Amino acid sequence: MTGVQLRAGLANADLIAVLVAVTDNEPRVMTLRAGEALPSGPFESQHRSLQSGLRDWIESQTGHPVGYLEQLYTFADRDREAPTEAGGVRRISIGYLGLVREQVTPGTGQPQWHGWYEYFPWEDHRDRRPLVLDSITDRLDSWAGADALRRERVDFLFGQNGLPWNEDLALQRYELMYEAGLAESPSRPAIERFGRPMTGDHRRILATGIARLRAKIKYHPVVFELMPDSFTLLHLQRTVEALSGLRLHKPNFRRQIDQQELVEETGEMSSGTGGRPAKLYRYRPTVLQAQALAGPRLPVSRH
Amino acid sequence: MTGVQLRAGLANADLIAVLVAVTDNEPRVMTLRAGEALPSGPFESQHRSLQSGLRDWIESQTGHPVGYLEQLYTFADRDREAPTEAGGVRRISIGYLGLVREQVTPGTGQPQWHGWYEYFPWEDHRDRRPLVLDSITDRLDSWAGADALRRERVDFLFGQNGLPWNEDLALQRYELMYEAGLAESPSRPAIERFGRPMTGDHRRILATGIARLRAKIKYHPVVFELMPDSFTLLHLQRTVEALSGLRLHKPNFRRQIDQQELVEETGEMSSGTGGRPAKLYRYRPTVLQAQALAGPRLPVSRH
DNA sequence: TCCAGATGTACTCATCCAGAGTATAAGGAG
DNA sequence: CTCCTTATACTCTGGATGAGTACATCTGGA
Repeated sequence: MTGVQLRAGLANADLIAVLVAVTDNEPRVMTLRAGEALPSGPFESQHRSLQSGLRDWIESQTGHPVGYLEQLYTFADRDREAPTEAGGVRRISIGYLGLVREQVTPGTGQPQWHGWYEYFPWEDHRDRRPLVLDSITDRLDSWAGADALRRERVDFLFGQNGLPWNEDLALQRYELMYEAGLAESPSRPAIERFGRPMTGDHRRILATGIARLRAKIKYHPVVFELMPDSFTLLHLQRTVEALSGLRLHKPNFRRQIDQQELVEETGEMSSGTGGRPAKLYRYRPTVLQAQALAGPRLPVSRH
Repeated sequence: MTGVQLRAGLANADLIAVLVAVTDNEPRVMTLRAGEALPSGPFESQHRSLQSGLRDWIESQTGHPVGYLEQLYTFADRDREAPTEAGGVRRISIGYLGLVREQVTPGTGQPQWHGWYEYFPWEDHRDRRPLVLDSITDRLDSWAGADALRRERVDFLFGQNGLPWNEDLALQRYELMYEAGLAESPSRPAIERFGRPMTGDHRRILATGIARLRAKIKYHPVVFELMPDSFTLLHLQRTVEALSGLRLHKPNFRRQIDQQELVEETGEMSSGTGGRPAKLYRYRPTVLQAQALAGPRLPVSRH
């Protein structure tokens, strides 16, 4: 590393996938070992890129094509697994986020889908502010003690003291809880109250995926990768709500959707689930929208 | 991979850093081998995380602390290096983006700083639309031929046919040029016109860093990591302009800065570089802002 | 049959912010 | 003293966003 010299290390490498679907207005992730682990697999394959290899594998597992696949993060800290195996070989995992269409049945094979709020119950604010949050902030407050910096972080991340709840901060919330000893730790009983645990750092990887997806749906039309071919606007809204863990304002949501011209009517109507039948829509992909959309802008001078 | 089984592969791994500084209103990257390569180094170290190991190394190389360090992407395609070494071992590199304070002298040692627009001359739109763009779009148009999809991509990425130039798409532009054979390729002479080449896929990695940084400065106050302790508002603006490759509207830029309350006056004035002396400001970091800022919002229902 | 409840759809209104332009203040150079 | 450059403070306008209201159209049950 000094100077020009390249000295490459050998590493133990694999892929880990956060595979998301939304069924019955509930976001779900594909898991193994009765919900304890995220699917992971070997690094080597005949494919040119990791991405295409992973894509193939997922399709063979779920029977559905992967609509969207994105590299999340590469996890390589020394203490990822509880007992680090001896020797200088570091274990690294490249995490991916994948979106698949809604599944009718969870599949007959090994992989199972679990609602992601089982792992992060405090992240679901659709009905009400979840009750667990009180226990959590209690614990965090005593962890913070007199440390002003810690207090500020807690307030900011968990929407205390008049600060708003920000759904994008899921990862940072989990990391803070981990730091404060509320997540994975030796003392089992108290833990179950704060969401279902997973092996190793899989829960952190899942949190990374959730945070990324929540941020992404705001400026990139990826939600449609989770929708069936035709859907009602409410169905679409419920899906976004499921992912973000928030309730949205219906008229405004509709206005946004149609002024972005992302969907078009199929001409059919839904066979009502209760009230008045709704128009069915389909996604209208465009090259332009597919790549980038809106987002905050710099105050560019035009001329 | 089938079922629960984990099968990990061994891989050849290293780190690659895109280290950015802004000097004299020019964004620069740290390079080795006379500007041909990005600095890269071994994977293994005694540090718990890659991040902290890399941080140490950079500080030893530049003599300055790294203000901001972020994982960029993990590059692992089979054809990264021209002649793939035989055997099943895939070469992977974890790319990082680092920001360091402005350098007075480029350093006496091996590493050199090069303006990043040497590598991407078509990305600098501060003075005028760069002239190279004409040659590029000519070549791309003939590459697209009658293919409507290709045409649309070219128009969108390069701001043709009335579409606006979008500075964030630097990576996608480079990838399109690569796909069309305008970037790295056997035929040297024509290439030099389209920016200085680098070894392997280093130029792509650099493009990734540029694109990420350009996107980031819009919703996260990372520019300040590139600024000296005190600075004028115009200096700050010039730095943002250097990174984004755009000219900004001065009054609006100032308005944005002060309504975000990111800076405070030091009380001193600049010893004028020409016109009226300007107030000096310093960055005012806050926990709140440090973590997340503004950004597009979902139409949340509040009550 | 008709009403209650649920859903779908179309408006209005106020506020805020971003893009754009203009005007004035305060220094240096000739 | 005048011109040039930079700094700083306003104004104006349009569009997007948050919030609320009104009305349409179905199902199911009293």
